[in-house]
Amino acid sequence: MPKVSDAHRSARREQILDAAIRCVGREGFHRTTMAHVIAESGLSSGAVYGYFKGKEDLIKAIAGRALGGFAELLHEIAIGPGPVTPATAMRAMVHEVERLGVDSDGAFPKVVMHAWSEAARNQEILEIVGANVDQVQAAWVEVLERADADGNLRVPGDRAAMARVLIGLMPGFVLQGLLLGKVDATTYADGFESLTSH
Amino acid sequence: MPKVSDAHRSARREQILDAAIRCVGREGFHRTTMAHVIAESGLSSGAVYGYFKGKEDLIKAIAGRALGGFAELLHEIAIGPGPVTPATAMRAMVHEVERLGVDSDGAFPKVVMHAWSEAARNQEILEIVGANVDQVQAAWVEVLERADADGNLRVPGDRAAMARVLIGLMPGFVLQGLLLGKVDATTYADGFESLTSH
Amino acid sequence: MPKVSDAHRSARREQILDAAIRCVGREGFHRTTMAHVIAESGLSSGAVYGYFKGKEDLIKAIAGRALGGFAELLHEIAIGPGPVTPATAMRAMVHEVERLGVDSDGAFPKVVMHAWSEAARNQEILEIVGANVDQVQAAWVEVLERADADGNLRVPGDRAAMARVLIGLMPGFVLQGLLLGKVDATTYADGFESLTSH
Amino acid sequence: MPKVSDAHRSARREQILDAAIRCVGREGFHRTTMAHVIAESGLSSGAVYGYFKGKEDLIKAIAGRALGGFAELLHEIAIGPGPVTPATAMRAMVHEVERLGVDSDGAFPKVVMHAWSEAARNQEILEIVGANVDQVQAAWVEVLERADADGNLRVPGDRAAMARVLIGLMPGFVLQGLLLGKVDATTYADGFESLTSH
DNA sequence: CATGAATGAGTCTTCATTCAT
DNA sequence: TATGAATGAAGACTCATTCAT
Repeated sequence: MPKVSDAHRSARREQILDAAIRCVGREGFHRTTMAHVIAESGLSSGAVYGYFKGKEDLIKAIAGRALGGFAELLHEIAIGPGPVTPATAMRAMVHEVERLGVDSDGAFPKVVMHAWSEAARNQEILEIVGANVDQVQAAWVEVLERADADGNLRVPGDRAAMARVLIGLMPGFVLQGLLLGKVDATTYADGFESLTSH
Repeated sequence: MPKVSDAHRSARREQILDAAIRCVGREGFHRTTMAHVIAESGLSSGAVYGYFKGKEDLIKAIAGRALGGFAELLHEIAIGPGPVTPATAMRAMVHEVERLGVDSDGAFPKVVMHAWSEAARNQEILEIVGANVDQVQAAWVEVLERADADGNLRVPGDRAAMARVLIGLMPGFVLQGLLLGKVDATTYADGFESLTSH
Repeated sequence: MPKVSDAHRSARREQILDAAIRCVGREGFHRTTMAHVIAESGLSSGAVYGYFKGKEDLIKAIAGRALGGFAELLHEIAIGPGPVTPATAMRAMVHEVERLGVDSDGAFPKVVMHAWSEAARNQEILEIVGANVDQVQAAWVEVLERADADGNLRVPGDRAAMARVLIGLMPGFVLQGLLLGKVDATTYADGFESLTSH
Repeated sequence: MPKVSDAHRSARREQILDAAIRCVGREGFHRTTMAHVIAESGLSSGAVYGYFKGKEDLIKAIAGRALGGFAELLHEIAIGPGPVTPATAMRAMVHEVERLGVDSDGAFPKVVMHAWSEAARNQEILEIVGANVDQVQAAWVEVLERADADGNLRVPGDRAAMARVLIGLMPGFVLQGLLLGKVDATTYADGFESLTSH
């Protein structure tokens, strides 16, 4: 089947990536074998290696995909309609993350957690995670400035530092809410609102 | 009545566990091989297997040890001297965590992150992490009640939910601060104080 | 009657064979992959398989081509002008072989050596090499008879056995001279002349 | 089975090496799989990898072992009893090589040929082969000087260059005699004697 | 008890060849 | 005919665990 379109190549890549994400959601990066991904994707080993140079390459692609969601999500909130406060943004965020988790049958938050963990020992993943955190921070700064413009952020303080803390709530939510089932989006958002209420 | 004293057994276990934590800090649970741990501990494989049933058992012990630090730390803050507010407690926490990271040559936060990640695919680690999160939450509730008693928490809201959010800040700090080097304890604490200032 | 002319087919075969020889010169028969040959030839895999039944077939063609050079070379010397002695013939031979090596960017002697080695485990290559050695022997006998006729071979002895020894010098020259760089054509020829001088 | 003696380790290494040589004699370096060597040695894969770092390491050891024979052999001839001439030395050499081939069930000459071929694409083998050729050349120079001392080498000429040619006869004998069965030791020695007779 | 050599199932990856387009 | 994506059977190597000494 030669001379396939770019769309076909792209679809195949997604097919493999989706399969790999399901596998990693179940078993983590290291316990996911290429054989698992191959079986889950429905392709042959040769085919998978035609789209990804190796397991390392696949892992990087998975990490990029899983983390990409956060920054996008937050940016949409930042430029969205209605009055914005840190609390409303956080509420929207955790609900979106919760939805992503449900939609992916629980794979999404697990893959994200694995990516963060992998960053602790893999330089290339570290860079992907670091770049992502910077993007999310920038998006949070946008949100804070928008809140300020809406007249909803009368507290002083360095917006960048505040953004760091706001980013920091996401790992905690993913851990408690999505992995451990100890908290849901509404409770988390309520708790945040209480803490930051004036 | 074993031939060697309990103290001796216990010291050996610690020796192995320390070695294993250094290894896991470098390579994560899955890339750490028993051979690494054996070499790092200076013992023989037979000896290590005499103290831990297998790798799984060792991993559980490492996770328990690494996570134990958090609850202990927070509890001490909760019952400590001086006026307590969420912000002062958080400040003390992140500084203590930062110190733990430095003291362990960076291993501590990495091992913690690996434990959280492992919880996503390993039921037994999930239980350890879950129990730990519950303990930390209880400690945060203690802190909140202490703050209330000190007259420093005039906001209403469910203390348990607030505690969930406060726990949630730790994974974010570990990720950004200790793994990525994107924030330090003081900045993080300042950001938190700004967000929660009245 | 094929759709493309025989000349075209033949040119394509040569194109592939040349590419394959460059590859084998670099990596040997077994480390040369069909993908290497395909890339080096500038054709598609389907095309290459249209001209050669498979790798085995290609290897046989390469071996035949590389070894063919020797017999041709020696025959030309045997029927050439001027007085012929074993020493002059040998001198001409090693110089010609040296030139072939340089012209092929070093590929020729390496491919020859790989063919000899392959003969040790591949019956079909063994037959090709055996036939080639017989041809070269015959050519050396021609040379010896010519030398005798020229009055330059006053030693007695079985010409066939002498030819076997003379053939035997070629592998040694290829090994030392062209692969290892330990001897050049002139030195080798001088050494031979010294050994056989009367 | 811990704490084994050096002799045991050494014996195990030889056991593996012997097995590997038989395999390489049959299939060459590249078609010999580690599984073949493992099966032939009667050990487990883990055991084999405990004695050799990998296939590359094993190949180097095989090459060293197979080639080592030549230099030793020739040196013994050089310092041996009785009158020495290039022809007697050559006769002794080819007979010894023939015997080695028979004793190893034909593996020895094949392995040697594979080592020479491998030198064309493998830098490390090239160095082993190069060092070996230098040793053999030195031994041939010894032989020539001994012959001179015995009054059996009245021809002038650079001894080193002559030695290069004499080394050069070995690859040819191995190829024709042992691989192709086209010549035996006596015929080859006779041919050499005729060529160099005065 | 301690040792560390040995085991062997399990991983990642390659590559000759085919065949739908 | 020509193309090159897809196949899948090997192959090299690792590593948790055991057990003879």
